[in-house]
Amino acid sequence: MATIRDVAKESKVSVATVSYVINNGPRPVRPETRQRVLAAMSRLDYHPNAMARGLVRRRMDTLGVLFGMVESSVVVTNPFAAGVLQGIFTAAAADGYNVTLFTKGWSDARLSAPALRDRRTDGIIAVAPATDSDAVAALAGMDLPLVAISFPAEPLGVPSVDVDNYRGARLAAEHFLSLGHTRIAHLTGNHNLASAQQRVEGFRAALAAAGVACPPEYLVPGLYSARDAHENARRLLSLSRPPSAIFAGNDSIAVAVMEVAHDLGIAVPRQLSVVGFDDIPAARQVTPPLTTIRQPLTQIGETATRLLVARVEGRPVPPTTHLLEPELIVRGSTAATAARQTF
Amino acid sequence: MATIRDVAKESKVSVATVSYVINNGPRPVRPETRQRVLAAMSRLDYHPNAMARGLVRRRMDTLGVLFGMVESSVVVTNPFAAGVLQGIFTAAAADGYNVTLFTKGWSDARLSAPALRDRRTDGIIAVAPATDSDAVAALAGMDLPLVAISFPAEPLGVPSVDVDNYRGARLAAEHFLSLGHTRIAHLTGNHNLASAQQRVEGFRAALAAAGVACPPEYLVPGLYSARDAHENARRLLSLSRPPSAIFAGNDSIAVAVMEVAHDLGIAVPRQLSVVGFDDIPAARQVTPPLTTIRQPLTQIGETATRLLVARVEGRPVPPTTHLLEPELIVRGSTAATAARQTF
DNA sequence: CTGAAAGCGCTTACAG
DNA sequence: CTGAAAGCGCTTACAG
Repeated sequence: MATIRDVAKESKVSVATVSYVINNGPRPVRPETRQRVLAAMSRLDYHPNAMARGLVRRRMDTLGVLFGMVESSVVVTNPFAAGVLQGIFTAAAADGYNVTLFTKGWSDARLSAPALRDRRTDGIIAVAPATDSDAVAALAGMDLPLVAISFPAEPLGVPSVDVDNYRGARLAAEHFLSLGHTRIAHLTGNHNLASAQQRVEGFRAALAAAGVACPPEYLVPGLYSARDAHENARRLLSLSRPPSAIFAGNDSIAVAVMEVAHDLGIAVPRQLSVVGFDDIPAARQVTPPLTTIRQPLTQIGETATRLLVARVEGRPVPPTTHLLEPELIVRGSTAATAARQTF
Repeated sequence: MATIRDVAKESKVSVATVSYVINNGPRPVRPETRQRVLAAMSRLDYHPNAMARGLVRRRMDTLGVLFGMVESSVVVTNPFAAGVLQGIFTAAAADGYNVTLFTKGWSDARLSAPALRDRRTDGIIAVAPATDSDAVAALAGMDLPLVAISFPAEPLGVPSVDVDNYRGARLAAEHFLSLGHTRIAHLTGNHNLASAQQRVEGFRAALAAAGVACPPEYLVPGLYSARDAHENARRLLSLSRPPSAIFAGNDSIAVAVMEVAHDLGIAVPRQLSVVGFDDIPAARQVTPPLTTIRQPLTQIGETATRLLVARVEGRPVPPTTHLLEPELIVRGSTAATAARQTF
């Protein structure tokens, strides 16, 4: 492979001059000289080495993504990660950055930090780290541009982006309330994810504000994956006094609930109302179509990327939390309790 | 930031020795010396610079992914890319590689090649490049490990991985045939994607082998996205002699077909049988659940990654095409033609 | 078991 | 407008 030195020799100029034509500046180059260099470059099939360049520039024009998800088998296929990653991809493309997916996963600061701060990326987006992980705290202590998604990073001096989970949960609960429901349950997501915690809080706050009780058996701890949701849903719906409405931690859980309801001969929405969270593509394809809280996943990814790029490029970025608005999408899986008496 | 030189000074050894403890060899280091160096490293909060390392090692332990999809807004959210990327991610993680997503997209060799061969990645996986793109041909001409997914790269001396699209299409057509259908249409995917071309061929071959005619209006050119599928499906089903069975180029198209059928009051599968391709999660959630040809997306990504890693690590990799088996998944969207007379 | 030094391929002051 | 040279932070022969 030809190097800049070969090109310099071939075109009879200094390597400095070659460098300045490669980078189109900052120093002016005489047109004829430029042409001669360009010709030599293509003649030698020369391509600059990004490592050498990065070493001196201290920039790789690359953004790193660290996924917080435990299960590596669905880091990119789960709808949340895919949507966020899409947003990161789009925004990074717009700003001329590539994106590197860290495959290692965070274990602890001593083991994981070195690979993340080795300058191969100009900054890092941490996607939904667990609240009991020290990833963001450790990374924040380093001189590395960092933005968190769906993690309370403000106390650590790190900017972050998320949907307003608290508000989204309230929206869901208030929708049930407005339909006359009072036996409202919540199947939560992973207890060590900020989004799940905030949805629980919003849910409880809405019920409390309405003076509606939430017995412990109606608040079912679970995971965001559909897998264990089936079992939880089955137990919940088999209660002697089952709920008439279920707020699922996300759409995958909601779909699982609807499947279990179907198995149990419980009609949705006639006998059971269900609300999900996310508005994944499947939400509108299930029967009945799922009422859900939409969150702007790609926009979250885009916003985080823009913040990170700003920091990388030296623009000031305050360590604030950017909360995007959730939206209640009413479809067919919810109905007024009155309907039950009607039939 | 501390450099290897600082650590050497601090621990009173040469930089060579520091390097050998960082890399655990290949030269032996006296235990006490090692301890001293390790201590200095943590005292100075030293972390090796990947650029400097990559510059001399000519390795970045990173795999590059180049997406062939035209629409950058769904490069990662479309089920095909997401599944493949998941496989790449998993396999790369297993082999200790990170993965870099090239955001730029291929335009032409002169413009695009430099960014891809600048040594920031040790090799590249080209995911479903268009058949009318010179990406693989150009990349193949460079001294860069390369593997293609869903692209006929063998003639270019490049290994590739794909599902057996031809066979998958035959499976679909033969399923219809076995159910007694003779008016069978095909809504194709993008004409400049190998998968779509091969599915058309397999489809035609199966009909021809059965002596079933395929009039031109039953072979509808389209795109893999659901967007234009609606219009195509509507036109197809409004034909004076509409098909009784439709093989959709992929599941997104199939779902669109079912939606149009529903709008038109055509019962699936009683009046119209539908088969998709991919077996995306939504396939089992639509009503009726979709009969489809499953392709092992993550396995395709994994296989491609293993081939690439082998080449990167110097193991010989013949430029063969690896065809994975498709599988017919029979669900509720297909039925025997006889059923139509029965009701 | 260890050091001194060359070199990876660039960018960018410094000097003209 | 251009060159000669230092330096980015590592790895790895070469020499002991």
